[in-house]
This record gives sequence, C-alpha cells and structure tokens, in this order.
Amino acid sequence: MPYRRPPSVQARLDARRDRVLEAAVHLLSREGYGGCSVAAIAAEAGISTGSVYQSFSGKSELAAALFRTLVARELEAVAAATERPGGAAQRVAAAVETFAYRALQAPRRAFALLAEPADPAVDAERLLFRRAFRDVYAGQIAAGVACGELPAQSPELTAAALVGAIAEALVGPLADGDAAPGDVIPGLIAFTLRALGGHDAADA
Amino acid sequence: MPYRRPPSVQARLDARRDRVLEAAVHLLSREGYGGCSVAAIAAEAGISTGSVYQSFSGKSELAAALFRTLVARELEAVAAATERPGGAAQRVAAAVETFAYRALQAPRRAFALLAEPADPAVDAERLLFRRAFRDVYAGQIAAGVACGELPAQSPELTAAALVGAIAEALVGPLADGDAAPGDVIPGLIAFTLRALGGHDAADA
DNA sequence: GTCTATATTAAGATAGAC
DNA sequence: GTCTATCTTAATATAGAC
Repeated sequence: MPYRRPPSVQARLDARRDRVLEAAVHLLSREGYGGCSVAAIAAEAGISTGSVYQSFSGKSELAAALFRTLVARELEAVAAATERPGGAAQRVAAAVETFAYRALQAPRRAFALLAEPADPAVDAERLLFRRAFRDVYAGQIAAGVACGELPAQSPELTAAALVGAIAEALVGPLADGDAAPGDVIPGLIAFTLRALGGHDAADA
Repeated sequence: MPYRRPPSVQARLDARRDRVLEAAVHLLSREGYGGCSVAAIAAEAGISTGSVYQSFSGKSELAAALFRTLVARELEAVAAATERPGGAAQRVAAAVETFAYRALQAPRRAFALLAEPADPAVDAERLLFRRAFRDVYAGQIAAGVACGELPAQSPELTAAALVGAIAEALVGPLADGDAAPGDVIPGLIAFTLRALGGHDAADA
C-alpha cells in the first residue's frame, strides 16, 4: 500500500511549489532566464537552495515548469480568442492580436519566453508549445478551408508558419524594449489576414 | 613593432582552423549540436583537445564560428536567388524556395542550425542571422511596395514574419526526418505569395 | 521541514612533456 | 606544434544538523 502524504502536508508542498514558481516569474520578468539560477530563485522566494529541491527535481525541471506555467496561460488566452464570433480569418486575427498584445505588455518576459538563450529543457518546451499554438490555429484554418472561406491550403503548414511569423515579428520590438503595440499589431494582423488568403484580405 | 607570424605559419594555422571547422560540420550534420563537444570535434578532426585551442579561444567561439560558416552560405544562396529576374514577389518566392530546398537536402543539419538547443553563443548568432535574412527580404519587399507591385506594408515587419514563418514551417518536417520537398515547398511558396499580398497571390 | 555547508560532476581550459 | 594528463570552475545537487 503506497504511502500518501496527508492532504494538509500535500497542500503545504503545493503552496511552496507555487511560491517558488511565483518567485521565478518575478525574476524572469526582471532579468530573463539569465537571472534564473537555482540560488537566485531561492533567494527571491526567501528560502534556501536546498528547499527548492523539495518541490523540483532540479534546475531543468524548474525552468521547464516555469515556462509551462506562463505559456499555458498565453495558450489559453489565444484559444479563448478564437472562440469569438466571426469567420475563420477573424478568429485567427483575434488570436494573433491577443498574443501580441499580451507579449507587448510584458516585453522582457515575452522575450525571455520566446527567444532568449536558455536551458535545453526550455528549448524543448518551446518546441512543444509552438506545436500547441499551431494546433489551435490549424483548427480554425481547417474550418475556414472546409467552408470555403479560405483557399485550399495545408492548415498545419499555414498555422506553423503563422506561429513562427508572429514570434519573429515580435522578437525585434521586444528586444529593443521600445514596444509600441499601436505600431506592430495592425501590421501583424494585416500580415495574418493576407497569409490566410481570405477574399477580404486586401481590405484590412 | 608588433610581431607577425610568417605567412607559411599563418597558412598552417588557417588550414587547421578550417580542418577543425570541417570536422565540426560533419559532426553537426550527423549528431547536431548535442554531439559537438570540444572533445568530440577534436577526435573527429584527428587532433587533441588542446590543439583546438590553437585555433579557437574556446567552445563558444567554435560553436559560433561553425554556425556562421554554414549559415553564411545559406544567406548568400538566398541573396543570390533574389537577383533573378522578375517582380518582388517572384524574387522573394525564389529566395524562400532556395532556403527550404537546401534545408530539406540536409535535414539533420538544418534542424540543428534552426532550432536545436545549443550554446547561448549559437542562440546569439541565430538572432543576428535572422536579422540578416530579414534585411535581404526587406529590401525586395520595399522595392515591391515602392513600385506599387505590393500593397502598403512595413517591409521590416513582413520580412521578419516571413523569416520566422519559413523557419517554423520547416522545423516540423525537418525534425520528423520525413522531409519531402515536394510536399512542403509549394505550400511555403503559396503562403509567402499570399503574405506579400501581390495581386496574383490567389493564382499561385 | 528547513537550513548551512559541502560534495559532485562534467565540461572546458591549460600546463608542461616531447 | 602537438599531445597527455591535469586542473579549474561554476554551477547544481545533497547530506546532515537543527
């Protein structure tokens, strides 16, 4: 019969795990992954390095969990944006706008998540999450193609290309720090609508 | 008066530097950056680890030089492709086709250069070279906008987005290993033409 | 459970023989 | 100039006290 921690104990452990992650979020937002050593995160959380290992098996797991925590929120926000009323193109455009707007609100953090050199475990997560974003877009694009709103195309290819396009178009402004949503977002949406090929792309 | 090596000696050093880089290219093509430790590169080149430091100040410089050596060729090929006759859209499409075709000819290596987790120095080079590719595309796009072939848009934004789009669309096929140029390239070109917004995009 | 202080380790880098 | 063998180091990860 396997041992299980009493619920109260488990709750404490979970709470500390969350506190460590929250500290890591703050550190990441200020200094990027470059500032996220185990020691620095422990200090930010107000605990010792040893205690970090109560919640995480090691640095790689922590870095990956940090990434997942933050990017899962973005994925959720993007997925929610695709549920607005409108055609496939409008829904994808809403998703792109949501993603870009949120990134530009926290440029240092967004740059860290999107492009900053980091632990290989983080790079692996990046590949996984880019696939997840792709799948969200691909679903909308497939529907648009099926109903004739969009021209024939591979939804997966277009969706993957859009994920890469949005990320790369944001990296420059995010890295510069002079991130002005008003300048970048309309251009990104126009690009997206053209790339999707909806008949009204030229009007946007 | 500064000391200078005799030309014959300098030539020997240059030759060995090239041999080390060539060995690194082979290793990268087989095993990616994961296999490119200093020790492994030295073994592949048939020299000792210590001798590597005659040509390179350290691992980061070697990894970055390796990246630059290979990607500079790709940049050159892409730039050459934009000099073909035709409108801006045709030239950009030719560049995209060139880039994708060459990547799919050496999928393991292309994946390593495009997306594989690697030394931070390599990530820094990735950012620089993506800018360089962007600039090549941006020049063509700006010309297309100026002459009215393409609709109004920010050449830098469209160019950056295309760089990201092409890379991300290739990552999946390259990682899977089942890279069939015939499947991916036409879709990529169609995406590119739509994204540029040329009037004939729908025909392609 | 939490801390301090220490051990590990894995790679990169170097010194000195030849 | 080149090699072997060693050293460094910068973290991470752990052991054991409290």
